[in-house]
Amino acid sequence: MSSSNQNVASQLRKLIEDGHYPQGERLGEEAVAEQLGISRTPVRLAFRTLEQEGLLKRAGKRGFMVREFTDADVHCAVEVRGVLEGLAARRLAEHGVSSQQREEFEFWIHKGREVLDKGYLVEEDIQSWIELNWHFHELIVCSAGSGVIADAISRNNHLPFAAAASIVIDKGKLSHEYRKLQLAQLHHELIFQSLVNGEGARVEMLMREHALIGIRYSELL
Amino acid sequence: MSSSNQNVASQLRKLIEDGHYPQGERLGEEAVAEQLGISRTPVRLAFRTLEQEGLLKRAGKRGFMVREFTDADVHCAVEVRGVLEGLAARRLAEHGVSSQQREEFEFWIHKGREVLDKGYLVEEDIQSWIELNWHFHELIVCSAGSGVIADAISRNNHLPFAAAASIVIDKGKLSHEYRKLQLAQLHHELIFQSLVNGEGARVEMLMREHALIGIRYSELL
DNA sequence: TTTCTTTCTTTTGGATCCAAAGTAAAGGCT
DNA sequence: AGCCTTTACTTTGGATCCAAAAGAAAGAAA
Repeated sequence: MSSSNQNVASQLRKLIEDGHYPQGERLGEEAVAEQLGISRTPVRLAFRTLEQEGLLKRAGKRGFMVREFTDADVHCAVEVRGVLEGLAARRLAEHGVSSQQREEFEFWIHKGREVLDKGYLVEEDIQSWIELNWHFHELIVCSAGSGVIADAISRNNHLPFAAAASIVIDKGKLSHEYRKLQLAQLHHELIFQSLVNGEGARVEMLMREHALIGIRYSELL
Repeated sequence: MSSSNQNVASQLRKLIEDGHYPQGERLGEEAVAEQLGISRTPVRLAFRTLEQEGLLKRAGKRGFMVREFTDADVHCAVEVRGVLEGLAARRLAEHGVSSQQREEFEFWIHKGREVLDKGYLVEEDIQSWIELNWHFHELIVCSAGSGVIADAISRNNHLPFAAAASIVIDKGKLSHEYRKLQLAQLHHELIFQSLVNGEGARVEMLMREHALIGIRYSELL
């Protein structure tokens, strides 16, 4: 069971997200090390990384505990992503979209149409959407002209419920999710329009609203 | 020379900010450990922390290097703080300001008036302003009802040029800086007004503009 | 002379050990 | 019996050691 340093952080992240360690539980270095079959050293390194990511927090004088998240935290994390992606989009609009970026946008928008054009969703579509959605957002963030915004978003996305991929929740009610993705696709296309038109204020507002799909639209669609 | 784990990160942060290690320079664990008079272990831990903070980045397959920042990075870091503090302020406005928070705001605004009322700046005023300014911003961020926003801002503030404290730059031209702080004070008071009036949109806009004082107002004031 | 390969050096990752700090527990005192 | 003190145990922080990987340098072949 080889585990390079970053891999340990990933494993721990997954264990926490999967609820293997309940929120608020205290994590001992020794215990975690034993569970992963490694020594304490890489665990200690991973703890520092996870602490910065906000998944762990210091438990008093000694050790770490799994951070507890309130509903307000979830809402805020989504809003944080909204304002940051909004900032990235506005900068891109103000700076201008290159022809290559334009093509990439069109490619991922086309992919989105492909998923939705048949009028309903199947299981595989969810993974397709997650991927194209990720690429679309990544394209905006990476085109903002500075890694600082990308970093801030990336750090925020370490909170599992904050990432853009968390749009699709309920795999049971696919017909219900279809309308959600339909709206998300509409957002994508509006955002693309605004970007190429250089409408900074509008694209920022659209991005911010787009981020809220996961938490404020569920009961309405 | 005792150096607890977090202290090592602080020391390294300071060394980097002071330009002791030039941007782009590769940092060896052994070398840094020797300079700080400690062993490699705490240095390795600190590197992971600094990496997450964005001050270090991985140098290829092996080791870390001091991250290089462009002008765009500086600008973005300030804008990131602006949108995040703006989000925090809007949430506070929408949620309502408690009477205790109101008193604290009034206290720090009063402190600001004290600094500026005599009509000019002296050396000591700078430190006073940095402190009251910090408290004012901290009050907004911590009142947003979720640690997630505070964390995001805190992480961004690890970039030295991004922190709100970086408003005062030139200690030589104090008369020049006076007008800047005068405007900042005006912002603070407008922000306070909007907050207590529940004007979410306005206070968000004000906070965002307020963040830009450090980079967009210098040549105009 | 250039390039590919092999060897050697440097540096990092992981494991283990020791000391120090924290916490829990036991015992003594009021 | 309750509380304080002292003791024992647990857990973390730092140092050192070893192995593996990356990089550099040297040597051989074309």
